[in-house]
Amino acid sequence: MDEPKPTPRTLADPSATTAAAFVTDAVDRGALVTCFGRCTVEYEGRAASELAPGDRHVMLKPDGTALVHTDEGQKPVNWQPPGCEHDARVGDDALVLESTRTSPDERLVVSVSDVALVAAFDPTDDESIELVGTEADLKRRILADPALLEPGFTPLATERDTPAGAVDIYGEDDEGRTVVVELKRRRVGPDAVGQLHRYVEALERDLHTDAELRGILVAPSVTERAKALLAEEGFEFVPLTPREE
Amino acid sequence: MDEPKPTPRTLADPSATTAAAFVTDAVDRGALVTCFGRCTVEYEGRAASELAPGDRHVMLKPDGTALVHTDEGQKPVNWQPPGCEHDARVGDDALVLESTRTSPDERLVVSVSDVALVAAFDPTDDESIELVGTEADLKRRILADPALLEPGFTPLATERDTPAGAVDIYGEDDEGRTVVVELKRRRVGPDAVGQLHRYVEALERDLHTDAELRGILVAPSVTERAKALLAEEGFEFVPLTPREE
DNA sequence: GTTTGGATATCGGGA
DNA sequence: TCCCGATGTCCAAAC
Repeated sequence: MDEPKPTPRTLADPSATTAAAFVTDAVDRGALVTCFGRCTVEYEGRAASELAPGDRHVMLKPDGTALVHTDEGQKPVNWQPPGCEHDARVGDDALVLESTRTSPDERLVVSVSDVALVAAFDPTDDESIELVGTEADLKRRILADPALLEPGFTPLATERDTPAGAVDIYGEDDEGRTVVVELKRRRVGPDAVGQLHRYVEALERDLHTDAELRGILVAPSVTERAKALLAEEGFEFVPLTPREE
Repeated sequence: MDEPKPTPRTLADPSATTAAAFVTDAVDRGALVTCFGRCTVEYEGRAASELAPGDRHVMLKPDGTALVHTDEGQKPVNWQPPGCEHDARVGDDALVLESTRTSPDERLVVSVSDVALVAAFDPTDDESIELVGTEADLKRRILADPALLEPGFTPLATERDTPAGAVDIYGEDDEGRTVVVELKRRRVGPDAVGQLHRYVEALERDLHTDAELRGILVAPSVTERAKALLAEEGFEFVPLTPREE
């Protein structure tokens, strides 16, 4: 036998009844279901929303995820996170797709008045993605070559805990002064300076030290406002990217 | 004539050559294209990633968005934001879907070795979504009834600009003291306290005032760590949700 | 379970 | 365009 192939099943322009039976069966089988057609969408939960009729693409995943996509944008216009229960039925001459969950109580209802296509797939995907260029990579770069931060820098700990949260890298400069390092994989704004500020303050209290700690922000670049805040707080900036140039 | 219906076209188990021609034509027409099958995915841009063969669902939108979904999770495993150019071709006996953009330079390549189904839709969707329960709703609640914050509170401005960013609500209490209000639509952690801290500091400098400003965080609830930080900084907390209970 | 902070975050508004 | 903060953020790791 050949290597197993995904087995799609599709229905074009089905009636609401036919489509509901098809989707119910597919969801029960643990298939990934897609549906395209004219529909309205209601959501009620952490927030609430309504969407007037339009052509959209609906995806129901076997893990309980529901996604409603329009022809624009990267984010679904409505969705439901993993862990929901999917249900398909006929209501008011339309195919009604409902995904619900508890804690928090949330409900997504898609009412498809004109079903253009429904399709069901049985996907198998055991592979996991390998991603590089993250903040973890930036940390590894510095730990592998601490001089990238500055000559004489010695890392003492990573993820050192403080009352304000964990410090990315904690170490010492060549004169024995304590250094708090905050890492960001991309250009930083004022929020990152606030974060560094919290850590330095917390660590100064934690260490009962009179000596002032050095705070260093490491990122590819920094906005003007963040640069001004850094200067005000007496912090430093070291330009560095997560990946070797 | 009937009201226009979405016009799907599909191909089940096509050859790579047939599928490439189909997708090229559909993309040129401005259609929304989906493809399900066994594929590998490469991404290179802000970060970089590789994904070994598995069954996935690919969506190409007419606005240049590309999404690759597995059977799990709400987020696509790989994607490309709006504004990309889609291209379909045959390479190495596979259907190759490539979405690229510049500034930043990014490239997503999906190589589908077994195409189970390709489908094309011509969606029309002029409707926009109505969402309630946002931070803007929380602001409207307080401005409509300032006593919700505290008796005697008088809002003076919203989005008041400071060197550290815009303050959500800026006002005065019943004793004439300046009040800085930061709003959050949901339970808040330490980051929100840091944000409030930045605004209060910036405004104190901006106003050249000796009097201490009051900082108030408004949210449905607050974490323990954030509560401790609030106390340390001398800030206050007012529990309030974006929607009436 | 909650909390915390990263993310190829995405998205919209404003300058 | 960049900058900035909200998001039904999502998500995983730590606790």
